[in-house]
Amino acid sequence: MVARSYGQYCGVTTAVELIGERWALLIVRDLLVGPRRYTDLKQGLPKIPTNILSTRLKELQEGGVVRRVPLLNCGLVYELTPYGRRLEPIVLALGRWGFAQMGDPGPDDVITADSLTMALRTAFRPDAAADLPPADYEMHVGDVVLRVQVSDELAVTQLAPPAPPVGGRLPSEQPDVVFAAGPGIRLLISGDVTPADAIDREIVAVVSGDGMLLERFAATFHIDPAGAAVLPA
Amino acid sequence: MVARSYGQYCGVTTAVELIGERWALLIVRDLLVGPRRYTDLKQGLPKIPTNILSTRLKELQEGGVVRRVPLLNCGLVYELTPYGRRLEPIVLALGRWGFAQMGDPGPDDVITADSLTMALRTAFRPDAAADLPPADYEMHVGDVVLRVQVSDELAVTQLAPPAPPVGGRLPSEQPDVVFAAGPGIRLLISGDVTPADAIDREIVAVVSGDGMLLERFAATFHIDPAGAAVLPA
DNA sequence: CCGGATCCGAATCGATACTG
DNA sequence: CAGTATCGATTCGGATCCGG
Repeated sequence: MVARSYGQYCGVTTAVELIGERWALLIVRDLLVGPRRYTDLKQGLPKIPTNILSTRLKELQEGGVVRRVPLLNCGLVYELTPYGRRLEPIVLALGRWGFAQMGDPGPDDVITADSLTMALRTAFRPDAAADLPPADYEMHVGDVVLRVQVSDELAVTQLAPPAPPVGGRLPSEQPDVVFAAGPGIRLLISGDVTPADAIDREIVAVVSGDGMLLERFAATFHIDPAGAAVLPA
Repeated sequence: MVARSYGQYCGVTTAVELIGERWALLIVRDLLVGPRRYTDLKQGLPKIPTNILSTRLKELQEGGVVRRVPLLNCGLVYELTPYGRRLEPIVLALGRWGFAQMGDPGPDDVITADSLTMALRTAFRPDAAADLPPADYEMHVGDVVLRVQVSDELAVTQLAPPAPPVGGRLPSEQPDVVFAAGPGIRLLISGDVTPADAIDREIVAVVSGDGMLLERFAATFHIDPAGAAVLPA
């Protein structure tokens, strides 16, 4: 199972032979969030054929990008090797680059927990976060619920969508604000709409907590699409 | 001719739909060196089928990455749009990442002028160059001849391989050193061999000029295979 | 020579079904 | 849960051909 060669002796070519096959970089994207089981990956990439996932994981292992780690009595997970983890800045930069060209979602497009987590990492501005007080958000997008905790660092945790634990949460565990968003949240990230506008236009809806914190959110997570090519009609 | 969708609403996914198809990023790599005609691209990517090159160029145009520019009475060239040019740090980072995994060249692997030029940009260390006196190299690798001029900036020019102009060059046009190298030059870039070793082991051969300048070359062009993939902000 | 378009066999991908 | 097996649909690769 040798990768089809491009016939060139070059670092870029080598890289593309390692992670350039269809679906490979999206597998890497999800593994950058954390180790994942086969089934998790399949769920996070709903349209990937199972045989392709299987093949890619083998190729990525051969390439030294991914490692297969058995768990005690608990199945196994795939995780990035240190070499694979060095792709993080590249994947984030690609996410930033692609963001500028994102239009509206297609009718069948989904937003997954891992892709949204990486999108937040893509948009995170540590310098802005350092100048602002810490904040603790709970973000709902489609079926995905993320707890986004910002201090100097960014910590994103995936929460189970269903009912909160009976008895409610302790105050110290409560996020400062809970909000729900649609795909239009892209416009908040790009700065095309202000948080106030976003609420007016129902791009985001504050479920509970202090809605003013959306200002802080927009300052902390931002991608400037400047320089994006306008597609010819 | 719509790109096969991955079914996700995500920046990384969008990016991969734009430049993730086979050969696409190598076309971008060559266009990062400069505008190229269809025939130049075909020569620089010897193994690309002509129909694939044609298809990719159309897709890259649709994606706003590449632009088709007619020249006055001289055919036409393809060039990156400003948006496409924003891929440069990503392609360089990928080259650095792939470099760490490069083994020996396959029997049919070639080194092209554009890929070598990008490899030099990949390995270029501006901070090291700033601390050293300017240098002017002429580098032969296979059939490729590059003039590599380092001051604060890096300038690489492709030279015609055949006979030098009759009467020789003027002294002011002469490079400080002319050297020939094989694929083993990778070991010089990675620091696995010293310049002196490289000469001893016939990885490089000094054709004319001051061979000691290879020390400066090795200090200016370096990729640490263990180093983090550094993406400039 | 430049800038492709066309045709066709080979390899890959995608969807579904099936298994230890 | 973690994949294999199968098979039609698509794409890729190699070669040829064509108008300027």
